[in-house]
Amino acid sequence: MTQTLPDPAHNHKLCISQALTTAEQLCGARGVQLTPIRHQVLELIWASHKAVKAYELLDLLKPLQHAAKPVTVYRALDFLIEQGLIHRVESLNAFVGCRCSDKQHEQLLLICKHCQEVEERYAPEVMSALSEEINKAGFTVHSKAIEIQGVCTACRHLPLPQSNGQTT
Amino acid sequence: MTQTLPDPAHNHKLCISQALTTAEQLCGARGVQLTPIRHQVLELIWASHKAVKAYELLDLLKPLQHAAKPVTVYRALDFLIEQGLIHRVESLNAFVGCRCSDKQHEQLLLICKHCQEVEERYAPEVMSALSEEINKAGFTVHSKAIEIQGVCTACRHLPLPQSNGQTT
DNA sequence: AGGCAATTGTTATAATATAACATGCTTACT
DNA sequence: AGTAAGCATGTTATATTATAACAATTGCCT
Ligand SMILES: [Zn+2]
Ligand SMILES: [Zn+2]
Ligand SMILES: [Zn+2]
Ligand SMILES: [Zn+2]
Repeated sequence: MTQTLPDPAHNHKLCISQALTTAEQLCGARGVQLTPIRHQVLELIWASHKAVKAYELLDLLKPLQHAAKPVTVYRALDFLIEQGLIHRVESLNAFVGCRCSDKQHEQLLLICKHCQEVEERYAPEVMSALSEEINKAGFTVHSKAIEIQGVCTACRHLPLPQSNGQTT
Repeated sequence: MTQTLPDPAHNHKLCISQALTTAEQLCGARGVQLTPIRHQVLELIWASHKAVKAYELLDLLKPLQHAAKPVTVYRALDFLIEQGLIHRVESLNAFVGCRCSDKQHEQLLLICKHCQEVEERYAPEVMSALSEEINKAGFTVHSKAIEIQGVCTACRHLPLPQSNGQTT
């Protein structure tokens, strides 16, 4: 039930095939169309566990869809987000595959500044504390985004890529 | 110690003067310059508890600083963020005054889709659960952003502003 | 005076995202 | 068949958000 880390040595082809199969099944069950463009964009996002930018996706999509324009990608992204198949990473203006499309979306994202990989964690304790706090405030939730920037275990001992070394 | 809601009837001039005084003191103590431009941008952000966009700030700043350009605003924003005097609201590409510049930055933001006001809450239970989860993941934190989108108490009984399904 | 750091000015452009309208394609009903 | 409606996509243009690169200014230290 607990999410596993995207171990560098894991079988990522399995991640991809699982994600695509789940997406096809969910869309079928919901009566929405996972069209070729949408399927391709989802597959491109799942090429890795890194967050991907819309215009990077556009460049990758162009060879497959000659007519692809920015709006082509954004429409596919909108669809995939609506269907819960990907997450938008607000703090990066980027997108990442969702590992729990068929379960709850808890959206606790650990974002590595070094390798750009994003780990989505199922964190019921955090979420219940959060829900309680939100209730205390009398606030009605539409969506939650919890994004933690930092360095993952795999990159812990590596120097940061050249940035201004700011930390909070 | 608990944050208070930005009650619609509160004395907002007091919010502003407290924020500016705190900012001046902190910058003085840290030996950094709260220059006129930076001070003005901070004051413009504190005009309300709503999240403000950079180009809105630019329009507001221009009458005060004839030479103001986008980069003028972004530089001031960068400074204010570094000093912890404002928060960037990632999910809106906007900015809001920080109510706890001199204390811990816990950055749990409740963002009302109706009135755009942002409430910053001090939520130690959430934060400790979150820290524990992050430790479990072996992740090294640089910064956290917890952004909840929804509807605040004040707006609870009002219809949402025209989002899409406007049929009247 | 000369040098350095910090701030601001200036011009240009990059990066991200959406508006508006046209076209095609399937489905469902007449 | 005709045709209206819904949806996906194509096409063109533009809006919005953010940064790069370099010059000028200011205040301070030696
Ligand atoms: Zn994988
Ligand atoms: Zn990493
Ligand atoms: Zn106030
Ligand atoms: Zn509200």
